[in-house]
Amino acid sequence: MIDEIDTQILTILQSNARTSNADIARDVGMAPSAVLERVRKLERRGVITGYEARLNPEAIGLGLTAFTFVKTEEPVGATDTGEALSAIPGVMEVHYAAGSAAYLIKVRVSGPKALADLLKEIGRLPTVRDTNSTVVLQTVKETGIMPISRNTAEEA
Amino acid sequence: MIDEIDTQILTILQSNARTSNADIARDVGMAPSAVLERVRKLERRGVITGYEARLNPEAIGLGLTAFTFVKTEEPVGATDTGEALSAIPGVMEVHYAAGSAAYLIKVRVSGPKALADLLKEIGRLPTVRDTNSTVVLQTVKETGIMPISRNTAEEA
DNA sequence: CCTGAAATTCGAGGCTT
DNA sequence: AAGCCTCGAATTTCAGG
Repeated sequence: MIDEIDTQILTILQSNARTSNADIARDVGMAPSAVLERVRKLERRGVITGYEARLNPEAIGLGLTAFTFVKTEEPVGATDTGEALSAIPGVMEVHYAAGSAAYLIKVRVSGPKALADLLKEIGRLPTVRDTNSTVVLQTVKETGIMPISRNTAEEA
Repeated sequence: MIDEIDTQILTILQSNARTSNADIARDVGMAPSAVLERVRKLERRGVITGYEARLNPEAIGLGLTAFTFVKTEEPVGATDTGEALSAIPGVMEVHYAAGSAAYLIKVRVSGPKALADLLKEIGRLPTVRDTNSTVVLQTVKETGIMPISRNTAEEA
């Protein structure tokens, strides 16, 4: 169960994972150690799965983002292709999609040349039939911060 | 410029944004304060754009992920539709896509009913012509952690 | 969930290049 | 000037109540 205070803590940590316990404690009206205890519990329960520093992709030479549908001919339930795609550097997300028996992947690369190389690499996977890419021209919003609505959350 | 030590620091902070400076210092062979100084500089230069706690979407009642192409009929260069989409709760990413004058958005909702509601809301935007959604059945990989290759990085 | 002690943070100031 | 180090007060975090 996620109560009102957990919700506040999660909201704060989503927008700044390095917020001090003292600051959180002030906002929620508790002692810092109690906040820490709740955070640890949320981690153990798998509600918080990690803390990531978010980087500016362009600053590290990854100026091109693309989404690619990868159509496969593997038996349903097989995950080999998904694992193989996940292992390729620059592949940020791999989702198995309803509908067209395909994976939808999000990739970040340095530019068009690198994207071509990556697509060629994917095309060499034995189970891959073809790919269909959408190149991103401009990213308006990109966040991992999720809206938290208390009532929809898990039961014990 | 991002040197070898910055690369190490960024790699560590990407996989765990709450790693203590003392721990990082041990790994890179420097004093904690020097690590802190480098981190602050990376923040000021915009290489590190933030720190996010990553949550398990299912734990907060967001069990359904989908990607939706939103076809618009707004003039090129306009960003109104993108802003409107960004403001909708559950919309995590909004990218303007090459090719079909469309936005590609990533959404998280509680289930099919919520997705239908969200698509209806999008359909009501005056500039939106139609939408085309791909529902995610299974997510194999989902990370914001980017591979860092020193040589491709920015110059001064 | 709160008190108290050990570890850590992060500023100021000094040293080396 | 730039970068790293040492030191010390404030904070984090762990143990115990």
